[in-house]
Amino acid sequence: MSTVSPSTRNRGNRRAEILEAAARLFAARGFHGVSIEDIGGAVGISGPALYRHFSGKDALLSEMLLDVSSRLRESAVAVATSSPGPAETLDALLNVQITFAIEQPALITVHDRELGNVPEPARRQIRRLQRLYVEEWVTVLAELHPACPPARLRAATHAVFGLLNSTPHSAGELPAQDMRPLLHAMARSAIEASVNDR
Amino acid sequence: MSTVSPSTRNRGNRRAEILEAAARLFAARGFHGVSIEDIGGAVGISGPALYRHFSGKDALLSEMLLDVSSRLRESAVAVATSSPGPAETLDALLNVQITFAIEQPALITVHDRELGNVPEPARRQIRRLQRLYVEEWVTVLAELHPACPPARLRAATHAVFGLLNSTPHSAGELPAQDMRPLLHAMARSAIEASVNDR
DNA sequence: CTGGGATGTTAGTCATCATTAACGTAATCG
DNA sequence: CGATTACGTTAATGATGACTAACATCCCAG
Repeated sequence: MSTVSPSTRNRGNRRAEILEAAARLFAARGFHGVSIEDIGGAVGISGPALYRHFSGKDALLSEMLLDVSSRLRESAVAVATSSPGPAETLDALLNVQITFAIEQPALITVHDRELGNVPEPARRQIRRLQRLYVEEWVTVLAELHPACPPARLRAATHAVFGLLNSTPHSAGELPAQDMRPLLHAMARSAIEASVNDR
Repeated sequence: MSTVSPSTRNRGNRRAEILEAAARLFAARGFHGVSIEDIGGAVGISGPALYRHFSGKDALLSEMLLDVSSRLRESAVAVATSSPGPAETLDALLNVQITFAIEQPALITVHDRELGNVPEPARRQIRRLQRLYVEEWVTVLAELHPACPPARLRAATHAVFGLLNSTPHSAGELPAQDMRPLLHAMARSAIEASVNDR
């Protein structure tokens, strides 16, 4: 048996562990509904120990949202540049968002609820990344439907995000393996409808 | 006896005014991110004066959510019993939810975020009303698509709510007059897709 | 060894906040 | 009139919570 003390086991991934626990708690009770004690307790340390890893509660949230929006945006860019055409890009974008929504429901929830609690230096950057992510979608949709006004495409994109991000609400209704194609089909169909009958 | 005195009328107005302001604030900053002072300030009275109208912050939230979920549920029942057939009922249900989402974005937002902050007596009742509302949708969908398993219909219903409730996020993108048919078309199309290709 | 960095701990500190107390004031009603 | 009622106000009060201080412990490099 290998000697595994708590400190040794946790050394590398403490920050990640904290971020994950905090995401779960923030998603469930909201940023202000969660105390530093709560977050510490969720990872087996207590309260002020968090300040060894983050400069404060705000910084924790900032880092969490910056990370999410960066990852989403990067995935979108990667997918857009490596796809043969707009139809395939849209398909891949749907998969990116669906994967994220199913695998990280807490992060997705926090991501679209708690921006208002991020203090100003980071807030602007997160907003920028979110906007770039949306524009990635709008660009692809505009290629597929050049006649549709961009404002409409933007509204449709937000509506699709709402649809896909509803996963946390209907958790347990359906196994993830059924949820994935369901969401894909619904979103694709909704997008097509957004462009027609106008 | 049954006469409505001016004081009674005023009291009602004040209460409604407070509920509306509180909904706006809760939607923007979250239940715990809003103080009693904030709510009072928003209606021109200050802090503790709220206790002349509500027994506490929790009670205020409880009443707000009970009211919303009752109204949604009642509208759904009214629509379902007065429609000639399931297709028309679905159409009317879509209109109910869209109207609500567009006209009361703050209430809709609070309604699907803050249930966790409602204390237990009221919580159960709100959950019950929400469930009944969902079942109203699922029943209609089941009539239209008897072959589709109810769990799938329920998941699709939640996804459609997510789509329709995204309005607060994309506020300003599109005038309400364009938003309404857009949401209707997207939702209807998403529902049809949820039932096919299975 | 040994001294320092990384990581915890427990006990303050200082704000903020929900709630209550104690106290006006104006209208209503008997 | 006189008192109750409705509705506000400004000061406590008591909790809670973010953050800091002071103090261990463990591991590892010099």
